[in-house]
Amino acid sequence: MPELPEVETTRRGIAPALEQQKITAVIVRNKKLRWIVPIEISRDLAGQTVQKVQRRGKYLLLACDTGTVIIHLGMSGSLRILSVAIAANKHDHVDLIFGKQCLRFNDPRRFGCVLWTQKDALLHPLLKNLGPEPLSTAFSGSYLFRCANKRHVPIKNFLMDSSIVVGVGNIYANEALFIAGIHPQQAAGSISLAQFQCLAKTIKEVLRAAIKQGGTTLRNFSNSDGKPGYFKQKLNVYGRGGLACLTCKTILEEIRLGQRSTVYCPQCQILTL
DNA sequence: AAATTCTCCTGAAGGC
DNA sequence: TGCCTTCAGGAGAATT
Repeated sequence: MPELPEVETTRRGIAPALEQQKITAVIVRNKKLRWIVPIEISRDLAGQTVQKVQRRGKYLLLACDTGTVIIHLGMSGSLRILSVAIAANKHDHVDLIFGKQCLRFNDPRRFGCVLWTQKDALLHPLLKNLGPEPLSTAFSGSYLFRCANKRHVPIKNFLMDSSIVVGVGNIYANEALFIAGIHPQQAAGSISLAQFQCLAKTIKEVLRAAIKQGGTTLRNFSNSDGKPGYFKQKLNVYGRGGLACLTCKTILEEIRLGQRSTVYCPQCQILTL
C-alpha cells in the first residue's frame, strides 16, 4: 500500500512528464471512487496546463491554471504515464490526456480519489486539518510532546492520526516504534520529551531511507511494468508477528490496534506506567 | 473533546 | 481444481 515514500516517489516520477504540459482531455471510466469524481473535471480541465506536481501528506496535487487536481492513492491506487494508444485495463478509472501521453489512475479497491477544486487546495476540507509534514522542521520531538499532552490514546494510533502528522502509515508506525523502543500501546501523554525526540528522529530516518529506496525503482514505474516504485524495505517488525526479533530473538507479538495489525517486540518495547 | 468503531472495496490467501 | 470465507488496510464519518 502506498505510504508517504511511495507517494513521493510517484510524484517525482510523474512530475517531469506533466509539468508545463497541457491537458487536452479527461476520461472518467468509473467515477465511483472513495468520493465521486466530480463531473466538472472534464469540462474544466481541458486546455489547462499543469503548473506543478506537489504532495501534501499522501495527497498528490496537480496545480493547474485555475485550480488543483487532488489525488489520493488509497490502498491500492497507482499512477502511470502511458501512451494514449495503450488500451485501458481493468480498474483504470481515470485518464488525464496530454496529447499523445496520458496520466492513468488505476485503483482496484477504489479507496483512492480524484478530485478537482478551483479554490485554494490547502483549504480543501480534506487538507485543511492536516498536521505537519514529517520531513519538515515543524515536525519534531517537542512538537509531538506538546500534542500528546494529557492524551491517553496509544502512541501508535497517535502517530497515524493525520491531524498530528501526515504520511505515517501502519507500516512505518510499527517500524519507528520498534526502532525507538516504545511499546505501541503506550499512552501518548506518558511519553517523555527525550523519547519523543528519539521517535521524531527515527520517523524521519525511516521515511528518508524508504524514499531513497523508492527512488531506485523510480525508473520502472512510469513506463513499462506498471509497478509503482515499491521499495523492498527491510522491515524489522511489520509482517513478522510470531517470528524472532532481529535484535534480541524474542518472539514478536501481534495485536490489533484500531483495526490495524500491530507488531512489536515485548522485550525491546516495554510498556511503562 | 477524545477515543473507538464503522465503512468503503477487491485481490490474495487459506480451508475444505 | 474450484468455490467459499477471511483478511488487509487509508482515513473520513459516525458513534460512544
